[in-house]
Amino acid sequence: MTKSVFMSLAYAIMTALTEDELTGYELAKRFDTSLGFFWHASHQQIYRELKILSQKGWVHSRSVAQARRPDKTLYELTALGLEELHAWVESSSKVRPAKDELLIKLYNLTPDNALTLLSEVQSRRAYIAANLALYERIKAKSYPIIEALNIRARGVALVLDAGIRDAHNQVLWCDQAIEVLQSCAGYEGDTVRMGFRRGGIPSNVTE
Amino acid sequence: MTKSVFMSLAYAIMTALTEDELTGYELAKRFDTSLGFFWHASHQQIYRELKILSQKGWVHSRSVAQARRPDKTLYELTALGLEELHAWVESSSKVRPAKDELLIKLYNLTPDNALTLLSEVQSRRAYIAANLALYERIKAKSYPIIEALNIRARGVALVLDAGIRDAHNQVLWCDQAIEVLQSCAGYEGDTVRMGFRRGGIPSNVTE
DNA sequence: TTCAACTATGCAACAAATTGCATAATGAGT
DNA sequence: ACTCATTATGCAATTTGTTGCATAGTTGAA
Repeated sequence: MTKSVFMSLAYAIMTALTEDELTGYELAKRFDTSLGFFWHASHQQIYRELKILSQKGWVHSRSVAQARRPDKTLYELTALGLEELHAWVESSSKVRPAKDELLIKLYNLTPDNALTLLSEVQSRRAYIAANLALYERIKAKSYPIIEALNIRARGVALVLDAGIRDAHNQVLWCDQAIEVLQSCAGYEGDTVRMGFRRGGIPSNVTE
Repeated sequence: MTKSVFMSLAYAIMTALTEDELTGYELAKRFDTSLGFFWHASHQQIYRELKILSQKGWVHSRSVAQARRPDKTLYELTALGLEELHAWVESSSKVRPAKDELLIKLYNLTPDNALTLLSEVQSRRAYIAANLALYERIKAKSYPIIEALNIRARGVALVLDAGIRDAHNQVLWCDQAIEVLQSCAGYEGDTVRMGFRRGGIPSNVTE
């Protein structure tokens, strides 16, 4: 019973199952939309995890025959699973700093790659802006004013707000980055071309 | 040569090595501070990756004997490694949505756990606020005005700004969440206690 | 009618990340 | 004298995440 306390995917799945009895496929779709905006998982990950959760008795599966289609398997949360979920919710969380390739790439900004990075940032902006619009549509539709919601829905609304704020913020950052990169791209200037070592955030600034 | 294109850690390490010749240990520390604010990695990950990078000839190591301490191994980027790094910077990046346990936990908000979640959010706030203060100190010290910097430093400044914006934003969200959670905690109200199924962000809102 | 997209599930291999453990020395503080 | 933090490196086991592949039926559009 190593109880790694970590397997957040398991709990994300169980969270989705508190709302509905779902198939692996439907879960995978949900992880591509709603929940998945904040926690992505592929269908293989989900099927594997469901099998493990079944073995633990945290979810229960039943097979449903379908008219001229392969059977589908519906999963529902068990009482034990719900207990585990509740316990996990009360446990303390780790912060995993977001990992973003693009930021590392920006560390390596030079006049040569400024244009490439510019278009990267531009498509990032478009992607995030589309997400933002979607979140806001969902909010307007289902969570317009937080005070009017029941407790559980308030939690979801807070999550959604986190997404909205973050997307909004990222769009603003992209705009700033675009400006800076444009200025770099047009730059034929007298910057040291190869010999500028030692940039980077100084590691000694800790106090 | 599957060239998975993905191994971002390798490139993060090489990025750090463009600035200095470093030991694995120093790299690990750097991944705990500067670069690591945006891309965390443990020392084991780093040592393993360095070995791989050595085998590929992307970094070169030399052993340095120390007075009555175990030898240390310094790593520097090779010309080949630098080339690879440049090529990677020009390649297109994936967005991995940040995974945050706390958000999943909030999906499961109930009157019972509101107080626990409240204190989780409060410590999150403290943690982020401390980061924010640190970023701002670094910015004030080394990157006060972006236009005055050389190209490469502008890239780093953009990364730093992303961190600052994000931290700032998260602090604001925490404040909002704290308010909401406080209102939920005091809530003895008439919310349905067990039977409220079907909350969640609707998965069908896609268009 | 053929082709693409969607529903529905799953194996196998691989890559990346985490956790725990282990070693070995130094220097500073109590 | 003892403990604790720091420097410095690394193995092994496990968990997580990704990629590619395979199967098999349905629906709608060109």
